[in-house]
Amino acid sequence: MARVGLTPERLTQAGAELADEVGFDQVTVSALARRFDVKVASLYSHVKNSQDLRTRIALLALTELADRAADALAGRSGKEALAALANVYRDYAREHPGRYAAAQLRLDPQTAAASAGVRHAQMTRALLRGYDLTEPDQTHAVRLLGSVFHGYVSLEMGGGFSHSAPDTDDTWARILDALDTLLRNWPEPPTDSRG
Amino acid sequence: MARVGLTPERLTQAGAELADEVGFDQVTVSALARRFDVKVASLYSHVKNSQDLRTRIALLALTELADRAADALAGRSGKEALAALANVYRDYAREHPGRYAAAQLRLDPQTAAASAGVRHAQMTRALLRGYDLTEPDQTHAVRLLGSVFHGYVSLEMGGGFSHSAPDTDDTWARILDALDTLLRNWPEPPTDSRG
DNA sequence: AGGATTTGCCTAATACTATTAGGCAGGTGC
DNA sequence: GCACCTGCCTAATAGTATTAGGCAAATCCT
Repeated sequence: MARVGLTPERLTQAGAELADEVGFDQVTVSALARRFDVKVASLYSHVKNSQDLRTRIALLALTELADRAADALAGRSGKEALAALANVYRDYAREHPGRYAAAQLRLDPQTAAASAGVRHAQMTRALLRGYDLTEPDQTHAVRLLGSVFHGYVSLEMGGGFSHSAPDTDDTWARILDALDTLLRNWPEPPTDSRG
Repeated sequence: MARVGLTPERLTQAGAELADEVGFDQVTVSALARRFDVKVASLYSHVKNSQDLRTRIALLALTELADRAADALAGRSGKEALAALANVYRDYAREHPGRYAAAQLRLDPQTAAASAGVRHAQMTRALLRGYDLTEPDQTHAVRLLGSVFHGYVSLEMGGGFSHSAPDTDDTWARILDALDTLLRNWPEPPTDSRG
């Protein structure tokens, strides 16, 4: 019987491609075995189970995304860096919808801590050094940016903005403008005027 | 054989409860049948299939969410309305994580158009009337708010903010402040200074 | 009330996915 | 050239999804 040369890495890679083609939630051990023209049970020597496979794909996606982000941020600052980072997420999600979905997989704390997820937070913090924020406002801003990037990408890909003008590219550009303005003029907490 | 009195509505309701308990992606026809102490096949007289069941749960969630939002917005405007609407999403997601996940289910265009999803957009627009935005900026702002609300809630629930101080309630409050400021001073598109 | 009809849940059958246990052959090391 | 180990296989079990057809309970009609 021909040995195909399965490895965890090849399975993860192929699983990521499969995810992009049919959706992350359709990534199944069976489908992956079919893709290698191999019996399903054969995969279990290389990945622990279905959950393990999905986790590996998620970690791959997080790493790819972090690599792209690092690349995009190199040599940029301020609004340029903001837009570059934002576009990394948006473009990656468009090119690799299944991987992007995988990156959203909830990881257990230890796996998450060892993942490229931490690089994402670090890079967002690095980007914010171009603005004048100190703790805890910097953390608030990290969370805001994460929310906007993820929320926008996820709604846009889910078709949430589809039916209406104006173009989503316009909106995206204006949102980046708005975020830049906001970060340059980060508001103090208002005193409650109702006193 | 005792007739349990299955209806699409009861199945949908029970499916929503099940989703909140075990997660929307664990909502299965079999689990639902177990919950009614009924054979799996019996459900197929009431819902077309698994996808249909999930869609019904999604529509229920969208409706509940829209009802809460309408209630929260009544009699409020400006920042108070903004915070009220935002908190509806966040609180609903916390109380009903499975339903909230269901509300994110991608619906086909016709179903989406007939769903309570449109009310959400309308209410966000209504809220924005308290700020001074005209088209197309209003649409941009609708999309921004949707992105922030969904993104924040989704990251917070996914544990994305878990490990670190400051408290996520603080961040949430500051983000609402920031959005209010931003909407009251919505920036023009900057002219490209690179000429 | 009692028969006819509809309706609701059931049994049975098929198919796909996930997972484990154990077998055999092909490549590797001496 | 032999032994071993590794990699993919067969076989078996279990859970989920879905369809077809049956029987009894509820409903309707007189």
